[in-house]
Amino acid sequence: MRLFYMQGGGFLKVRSSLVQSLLAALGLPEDERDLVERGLIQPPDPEMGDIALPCFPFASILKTSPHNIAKDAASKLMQDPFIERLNPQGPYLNIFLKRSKVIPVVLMEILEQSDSYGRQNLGKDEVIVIDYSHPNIAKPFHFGHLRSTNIGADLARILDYLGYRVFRKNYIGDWGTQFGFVIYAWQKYGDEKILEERAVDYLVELYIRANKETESDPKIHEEAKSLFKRLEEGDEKLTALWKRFRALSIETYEKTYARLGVEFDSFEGEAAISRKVDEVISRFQKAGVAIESENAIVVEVSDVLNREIAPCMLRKSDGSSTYAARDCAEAIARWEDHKFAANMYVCSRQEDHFAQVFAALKKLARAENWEYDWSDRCENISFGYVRGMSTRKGSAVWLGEVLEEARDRARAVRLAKETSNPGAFPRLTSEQLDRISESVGLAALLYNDVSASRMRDLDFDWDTVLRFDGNTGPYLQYTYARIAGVFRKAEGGDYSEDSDSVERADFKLLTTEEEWSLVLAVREFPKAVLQSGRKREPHEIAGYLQNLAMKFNNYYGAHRILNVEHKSLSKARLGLLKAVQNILGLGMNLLGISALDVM
RNA sequence: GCGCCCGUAGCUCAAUUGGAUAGAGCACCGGACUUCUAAUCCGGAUACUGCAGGUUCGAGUCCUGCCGGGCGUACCA
Repeated sequence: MRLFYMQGGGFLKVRSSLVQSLLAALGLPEDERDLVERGLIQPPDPEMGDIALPCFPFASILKTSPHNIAKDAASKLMQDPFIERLNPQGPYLNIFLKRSKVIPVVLMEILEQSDSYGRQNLGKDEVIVIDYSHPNIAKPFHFGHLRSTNIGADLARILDYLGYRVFRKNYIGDWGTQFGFVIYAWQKYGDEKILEERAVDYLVELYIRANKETESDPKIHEEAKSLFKRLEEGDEKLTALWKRFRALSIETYEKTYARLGVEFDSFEGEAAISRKVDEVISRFQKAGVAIESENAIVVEVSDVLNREIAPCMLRKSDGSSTYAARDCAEAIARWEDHKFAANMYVCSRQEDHFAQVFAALKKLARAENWEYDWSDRCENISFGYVRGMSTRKGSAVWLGEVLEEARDRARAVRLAKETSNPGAFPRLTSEQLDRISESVGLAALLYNDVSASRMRDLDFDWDTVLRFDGNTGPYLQYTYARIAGVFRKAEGGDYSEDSDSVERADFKLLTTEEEWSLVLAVREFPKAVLQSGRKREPHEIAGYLQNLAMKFNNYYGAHRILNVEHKSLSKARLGLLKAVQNILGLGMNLLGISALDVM
């Protein structure tokens, strides 16, 4: 953790200098570095200072009052090159930074490091396995699945940025009784032509149809179960059918993923692991962890979890294995393959299930006396429920549908703006309009998912999900495109030279409050990424970017960039814009939102 | 019954993990485009942070008990 602050660069020059000076001024040993580092906050009012250190935590160490600590440290702190003035207020040590010194240093860091600004080595190249999206073949890929897919993809990118080697796993639901239903309906109604045309959508229909029939004829349930059993036993014809269904489904999913900009390293799902399940179950039994109960094989976990909870069932009374057993086997395989620093399941509403699985593994670890109990590294990244989309009532909104609607609305908005405000927007070819509409619509959707912290429930509502102004993805895109527009103008005008050599600008010329506030904001980016990764919370980045974009638009409205009194001032402002644009682009990229030069 | 999550402005959400005067966006009202993209900006009103206790220098945040909502509760995955 300390490593990344020390590795030069980063937020880094200013911050590490400051922390060093503070340690000395407070008379604290190097060990307390983290306490100081993490204690730094932004004062509620910029009038108070640029950075503040509440001194309460040091009172017990230094054996004097926070008030005295702040006052005392203030008198010893002047020698830091980045400090302008100190303003101790009671227990708070408020610091005003020397803007003329800080601004060039911060902006140069960003411009030099560009694409890698904020990249950190928190992970030290350790592996994180992250399991997300995991659609259930034969069940519809509806809007609700977007959350797991999106949150998982975001976290994967964020953790990668923090220096982990991320293994993206799409543990698809390609095994289980639902296949019995699909096969049953296929044998009864299957139509080759429709299958080729509509692929997975058709399989879903078959599944729903078989399910409906079960309501009036319970025998179908038995039929489906026995079909699945035959599949499990390796029936050749059924296996061939299953392989085909699976391949078709993955093909369809991959199209959707490509559209969303989401990637995976593996699509191996439940079917792949099911071969190892029996072995794992007997391992649980041999270790004395799993017991027989009501003809089933279960692991009692209420003792580990210290609460009343159903046991983790590994085998049902009819002899077939459960998905909990598959998850146990899968986790074991993941550890053997990756020796992960974390094994994450981005999955909603299954807290009990994962608690059971992790606890069962913990019991196995104890019984078998593992050298390292990695069950502690398994995490369920849960998230809120998307309301208003129950599959059973048939009111599910399919993801594809939402994507189309998003694109169409984005296009309509753009066209309306053009007519109400002619000349204000760049002309677009129809290809550009298509591409941009797709991208803006997607940005609205993806951003909506992370616009609140992940545990919050969301109501599905077209007008909420597809908003384009205010706290939205398109707002970020718009801000980025505005900056790109300025650079286009600069290159076309008297600034062609200046716009590609902004790093040689004289940043001391940036003296307005808005510029200072922007510099303070861009500097917080690495911290936001770090927090976001630690909390497994993409929303953290969304909130940060929103704030940055708001500060920029405020600046943009208050000051001109080009054609100001002195050309050198324009050049310095272009440098600031480049830095802001760079950060916006990096952050949007982490959220899977494309940065557009024109919109 | 038990477990997990959520409760903050009319609505949707923040609040640097226990820090100073609880902030944004939508909606509403009033302003700003012959010069860098008005999907924008500026100004205005709106809060007993569900309720009651407790912990301490300090609580929206932590602990306890209620109230309201969501989800789950061994043979569906």
